[in-house]
Amino acid sequence: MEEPESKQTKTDKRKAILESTLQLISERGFHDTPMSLVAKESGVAAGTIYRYFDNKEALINELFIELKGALLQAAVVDIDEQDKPRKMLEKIWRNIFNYCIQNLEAMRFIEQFHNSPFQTPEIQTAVDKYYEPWIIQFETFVHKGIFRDIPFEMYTAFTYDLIIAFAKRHLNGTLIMDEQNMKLAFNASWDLITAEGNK
Amino acid sequence: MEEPESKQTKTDKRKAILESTLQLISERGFHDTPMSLVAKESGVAAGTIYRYFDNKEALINELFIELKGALLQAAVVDIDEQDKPRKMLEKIWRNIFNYCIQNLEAMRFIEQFHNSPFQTPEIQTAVDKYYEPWIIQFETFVHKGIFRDIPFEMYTAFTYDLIIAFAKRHLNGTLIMDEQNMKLAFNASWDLITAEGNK
Amino acid sequence: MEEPESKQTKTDKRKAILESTLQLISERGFHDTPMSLVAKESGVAAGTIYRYFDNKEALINELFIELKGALLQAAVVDIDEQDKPRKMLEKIWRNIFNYCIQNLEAMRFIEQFHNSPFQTPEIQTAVDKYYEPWIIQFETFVHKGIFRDIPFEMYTAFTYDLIIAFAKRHLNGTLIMDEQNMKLAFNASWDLITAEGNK
Amino acid sequence: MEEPESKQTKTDKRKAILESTLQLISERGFHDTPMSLVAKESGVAAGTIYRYFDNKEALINELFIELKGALLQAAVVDIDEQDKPRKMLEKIWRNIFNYCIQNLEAMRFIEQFHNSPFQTPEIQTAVDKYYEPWIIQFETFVHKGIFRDIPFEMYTAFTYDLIIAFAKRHLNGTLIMDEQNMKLAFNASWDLITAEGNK
DNA sequence: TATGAATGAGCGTTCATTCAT
DNA sequence: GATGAATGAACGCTCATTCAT
Repeated sequence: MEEPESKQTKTDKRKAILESTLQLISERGFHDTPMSLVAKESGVAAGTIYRYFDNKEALINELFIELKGALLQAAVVDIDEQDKPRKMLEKIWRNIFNYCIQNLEAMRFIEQFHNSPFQTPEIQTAVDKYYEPWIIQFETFVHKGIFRDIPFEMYTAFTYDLIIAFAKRHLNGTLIMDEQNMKLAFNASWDLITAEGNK
Repeated sequence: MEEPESKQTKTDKRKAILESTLQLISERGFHDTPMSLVAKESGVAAGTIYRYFDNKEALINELFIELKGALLQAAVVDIDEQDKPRKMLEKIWRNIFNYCIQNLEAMRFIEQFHNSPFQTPEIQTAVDKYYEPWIIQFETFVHKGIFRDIPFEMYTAFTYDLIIAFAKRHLNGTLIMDEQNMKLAFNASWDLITAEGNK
Repeated sequence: MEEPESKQTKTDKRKAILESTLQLISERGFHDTPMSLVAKESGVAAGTIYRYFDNKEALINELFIELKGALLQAAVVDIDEQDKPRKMLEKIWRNIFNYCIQNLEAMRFIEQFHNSPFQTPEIQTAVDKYYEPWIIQFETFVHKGIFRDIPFEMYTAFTYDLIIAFAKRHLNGTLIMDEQNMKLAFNASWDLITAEGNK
Repeated sequence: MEEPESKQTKTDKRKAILESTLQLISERGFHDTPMSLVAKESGVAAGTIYRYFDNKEALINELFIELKGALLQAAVVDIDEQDKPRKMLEKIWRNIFNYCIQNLEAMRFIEQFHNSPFQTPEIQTAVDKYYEPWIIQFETFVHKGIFRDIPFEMYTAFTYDLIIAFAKRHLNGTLIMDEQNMKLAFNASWDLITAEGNK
């Protein structure tokens, strides 16, 4: 009944641009990904990109923020808050891992971005927003004595950074993450943040 | 006692170029670091760079290989093979960590490179060479029952990747690595690779 | 009656680039004709040239092929196939000669190109196409006993090469091609390829 | 017994430079023949070239003048002034032709130079010197009624330019100059400048 | 809105030439 | 004389961005 043609179109183009940018940058890097190529791959004119994004930097930044958000959202898919903490965390752990290997372009882009001097305070702020519920959750668990009382950033190092480390190895073939290794890797995270058994 | 001036000069220029490249790229990224700026910062003419490096890509690759080598060499400084494994590993752990925070430009460059599509099989091969003694050492420890029998790549995830994760947090100020946190972080690595107490 | 403006513009720019290239190269040589100068003289931006030509070499090659085609087309203007062979050939002879002295830039460019190592098999093939009707015509005349039975390449030496030789001399002022000399020169070609009177 | 070491060396280097320049330019063109390559091929340092030649242009100009002189000198090798005009001219004709096909690099260079805007009045003057004896000889023959009374430049078109035309065709394989074709070609020149039998 | 031709600053690189040794 | 490292202007070319349509 509605006639959101133009809106639809607009959204579609924006999406197409972001997708092409993701694919191109993840494969070729920030350098070596000209806007003209983005235009070509997304099936829009070069000038059209500038209707949706102020400039190349803004395009990359927005893409990063969207991807980071998607990753963190994927992390909590199918989480049952009633589950036991260990089961819940394992689900999250596997969600992130699986998202990475199923969206390797996204992971590559995120990591490339993360390790580039693109980072600005504004972006950091935007990304920090995504982490707020995580922090709350984390603090609750600490409070309940389930997690060790360590800084949140240490927690992310023991979880997120390790997951990424394993995902990268799995993707470049240097470490096959079969079920056994998955368990081993998750246990590592779990042990580190719960410190079962060690002081 | 006289000076091999010409050789000295040659070496100096090469070194100056590499140092400027490191500083510029770590601060501005591969993109946004024109050769003209490298020339200016290293105090040589634009054309001079090309006497020492085939092209920009070669310059970056050579820099990466040198830095990666320096990092791994720094890791084993002042290691006493007679020490107990835990002490030895802690020394290595701290060596790498300290190298990172004292050479943050090098760390940034290495990480930027690592997460870029620059990587080629040739470079991988060159870097793998550096790891050979590490692999041997690791396997010896596994043999002696000191380290768990896990893949080498899992071992590097539990050590190198975690160290880098902590160094990054320390440098961007989100996690201050005081002595307490250092101990905590190293213990994490140690526990993971030795699995004292758990299965 | 309206204007196909965009197409017109496109054509105009391409033409302007080709014309400037012709003028500049004929006066300054392949070396000493930077693309920036071509851009300036044709009134387009440097980058615009590359919308029409892949690179400098392609620009020069395309220009050569166009000019060679124009020369050979000019050769047969106002030819009446009913005319006697001698009259027809004389018309062609004068057409080429006149084209050369009226388009000295084209002639200079063609000769410069011809004597450079630019030549590639592809270009040769393209140019050979132009000559096909000439070969047929030539063979017909040989068949009819009007032309001597000599190789086609000998025929072109006796005609084309001699015409160029005279045009060059005329243009640099060492030999004024007045009507008398024109007749003399044409007779030379005619005699050589018909061999009237001599064995 | 003399000890002209330095002089000898000097001469040798100059010669080596000229020879490399000839070879390189004939194969690669004026463009695409950097001085550094000339230096490398002649086995001297880049700076050394500038002891013998003011700059690149001077090197090319001097080379042209030497080569043109060598060609015209080769033309009169083994000429017997007592011979009949026809025999004498045929010898000259074949001398030039043979020189071209035995020194195709020289011919290519000369032709490349000739058709480039390198030509300057100074060079023209230098080359004209070489032609003086030819002009005198030509005029003598005209006077004696052996040659037609045509301008000297027409004579060179009928001889030199035709010889070059045939040499080029022979070298690029489009016209094999066997003895029959040689005779045919020389007869052409001879007929044109003597006009035996016609008009 | 969308286009894509056009722009031109700026890139990576070359190369004729210089000059300290 | 001879060297060749060093220079830096200038090259061919790219590409982020604009704007007339």
